[in-house]
Amino acid sequence: MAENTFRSPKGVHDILPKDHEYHTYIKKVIRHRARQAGFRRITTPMFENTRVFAQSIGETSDIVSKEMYTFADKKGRSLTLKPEGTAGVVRSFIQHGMNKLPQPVLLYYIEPHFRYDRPQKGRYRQFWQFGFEIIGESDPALDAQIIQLSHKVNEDLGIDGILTLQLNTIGLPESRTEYMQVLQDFYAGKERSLCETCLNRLDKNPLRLLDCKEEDCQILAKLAPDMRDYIDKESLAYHEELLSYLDEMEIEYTENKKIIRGLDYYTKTVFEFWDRETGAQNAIGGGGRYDGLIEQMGGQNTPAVGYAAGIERIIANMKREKIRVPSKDDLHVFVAQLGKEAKKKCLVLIDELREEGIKAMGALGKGSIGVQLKMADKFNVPYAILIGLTEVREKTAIIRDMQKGTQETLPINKVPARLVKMIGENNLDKYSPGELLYS
RNA sequence: GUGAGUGUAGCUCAGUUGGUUAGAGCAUCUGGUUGUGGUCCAGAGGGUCGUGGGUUCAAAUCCCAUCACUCACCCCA
Repeated sequence: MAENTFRSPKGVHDILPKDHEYHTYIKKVIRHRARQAGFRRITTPMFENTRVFAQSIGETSDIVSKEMYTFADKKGRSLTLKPEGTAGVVRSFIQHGMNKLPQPVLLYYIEPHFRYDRPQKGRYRQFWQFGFEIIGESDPALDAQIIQLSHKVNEDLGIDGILTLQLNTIGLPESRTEYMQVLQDFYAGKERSLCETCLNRLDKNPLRLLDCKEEDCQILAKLAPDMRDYIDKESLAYHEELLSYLDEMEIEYTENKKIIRGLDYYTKTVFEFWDRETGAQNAIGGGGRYDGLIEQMGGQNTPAVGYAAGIERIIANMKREKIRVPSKDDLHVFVAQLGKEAKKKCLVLIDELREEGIKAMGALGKGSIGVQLKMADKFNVPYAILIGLTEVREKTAIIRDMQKGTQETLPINKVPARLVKMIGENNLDKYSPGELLYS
């Protein structure tokens, strides 16, 4: 690529038509499952005041401390491209007084998100994420429902079999604070055995030390006091209840005490879906309960639970498992014509075909029948329509079966109905705008 | 942010110890065939070898820098 040509910026990519088949399909599954469960779609702005994220996700989190696209607008306001979905949804919940709606409020979103991170497979600076949030009620059954819904989506997309559900409880913030103190006390005097990053983390986020991959740190982590011994009784009971619901629904899970999540707002339940083979490196989604967040952001004390997953990662997994999605983009028919009069007839005919839900394309430029049929072949259509001088004169058209190579001539006004029959009602791309309601 | 690997046509890749005008397959376009596609045949277009600099009589090839991609760490979607 020469110097004077443009390339997309580092870490972002075009979604080309082929990949859109995946995106379209996945979004369809999400919308379908969300609607079935009573969720309603919400779209929050692509950027928020920086404080929305800084306050909710936590100043010391990786996201806020080094991965945000933050910029000043012309009036010097600090704005940030959204790095995750929950903070914006919560801001919107508070701003629009959704606590006055019947509780709980069930919301879902499908949107691009932005993080300044070193690109890798399944890790981009702009990525599509979808999420579900249940706000306004606290009950293990709701956590179970969020997990069930996520699980259902994975199932529909054919990747459920390659994922494991990793589950943990991190308790209420107070008990976590106590445990963090216990951890700091435990590590006091052992600093020499810790790696550099852990030394930095010890002060602000000691929970992370348990997760470190360095050998020496791991040895220490194994000796460290168990978080479960310090978690409040209420959270432990809550967790047990959740487990019993998951058992009832026959959803498999792995209890993983190392799951603590990188966002500060979680309480009690946290979970991630991991790739069975590559583990945490390839988490396709995760979530948990965030009972304190709404109040912390200036709303009333409101419990909530949510889940979010990355669409590009799901696609990567689907491709690895050789899962394909049906293409809705394939054309049904190609209309070839010869001569100016035929072209007129074709323009009208193509419109009629499309009204019937037949995906039709014509070579309305010049070209011999041969060239046009070649195009029809390239576009891989099952049928072609041929209209030449003779057909115009006789008010007919030829329908050609591209696979068999057979043809039939029939009156041009009978063509749409005939094609509908050949293609099959179920395969049509019907669009019915006649659904508008007027009051 | 740290470490490693890779950059040659739209795609997949050859290109020897540095040596004339940088190649192949696929794809694209044209013609053989101005009323019938797929196969076949003939031909064409498309590259300042990622970019910039250096070494050399001579660089796709060696050196340095830079950018991008990939992988690992980190973290997560």
